[in-house]
Amino acid sequence: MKSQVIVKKNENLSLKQIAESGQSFRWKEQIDGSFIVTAMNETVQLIEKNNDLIIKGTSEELFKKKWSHYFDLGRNYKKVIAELKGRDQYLDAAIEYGKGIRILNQDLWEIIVTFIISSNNNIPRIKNSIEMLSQKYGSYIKTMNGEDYYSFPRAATLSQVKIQDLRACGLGYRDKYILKTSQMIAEGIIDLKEIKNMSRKKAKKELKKLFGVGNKVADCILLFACEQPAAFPVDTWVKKVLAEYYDFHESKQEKIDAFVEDHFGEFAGIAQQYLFYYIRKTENLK
DNA sequence: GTCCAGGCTCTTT
DNA sequence: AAAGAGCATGGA
Repeated sequence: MKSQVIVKKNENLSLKQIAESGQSFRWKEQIDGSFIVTAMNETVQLIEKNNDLIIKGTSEELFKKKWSHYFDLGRNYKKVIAELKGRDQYLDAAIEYGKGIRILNQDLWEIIVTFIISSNNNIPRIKNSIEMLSQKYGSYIKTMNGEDYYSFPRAATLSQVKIQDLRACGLGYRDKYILKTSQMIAEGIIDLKEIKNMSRKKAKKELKKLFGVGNKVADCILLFACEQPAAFPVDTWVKKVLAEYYDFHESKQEKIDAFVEDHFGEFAGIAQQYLFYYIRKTENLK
């Protein structure tokens, strides 16, 4: 069965920029520049052609149900950018440079695990760990371009895995975080459905009860999986941006929150993605 | 060999 | 409340 969906897009959707923006670790670039993406128990191929986004391997119905939301197509990024522009020169430059970035709406459980793994870690290694977890504990979905793709494993599955088997996925000392957090979710100690309905502040407090989730990871979870565009993750890169370009050196969360809300406003998290992408691109070149 | 990576937990002040 | 140590692992 062959099926695909074609969507009209504008400059505020660049597959390459989204893939390099560090929010998803399961986008695999192909030789022809397309991307094979696994999310929500599906695997699709994404192709950008002029003003079209082609999604191969899904149906019109599944597009409406899942992928449209995944790509945040309900949000007008022109309006977001208009709201963010003119606040300062550095952000303006970052937006101009990374205007094809969008915030993907990803699966909450997958994002929790992914960003626990991300702590004090590097991107290639994060990708590798998630790939191994999926291959070993996910379900086979399909083969595309000669490669097999697997869904992200469920909490109930991971909660039963032996700690040394998790360690074998390259998680390092984070193995115990993943195991304990899986158990907390599987046992219903933390209810993920409830978190999505909470205020940002309350949801963050709840998320931080999970082993391995601190301020930064909680903000990533809120931004990438809970539709909280004001959540502003502060990692080593953003810290550098704040210090060097905003002359902001506080480390207390309370002070950071106040500064971020005042300076970036309701779409602070989206601004953060532009800043993160820009600083890494201009200073790292990796 | 040392340093660092989308930090966190635990301990000590 | 705030600051510091320790943490797995691979790549630069």
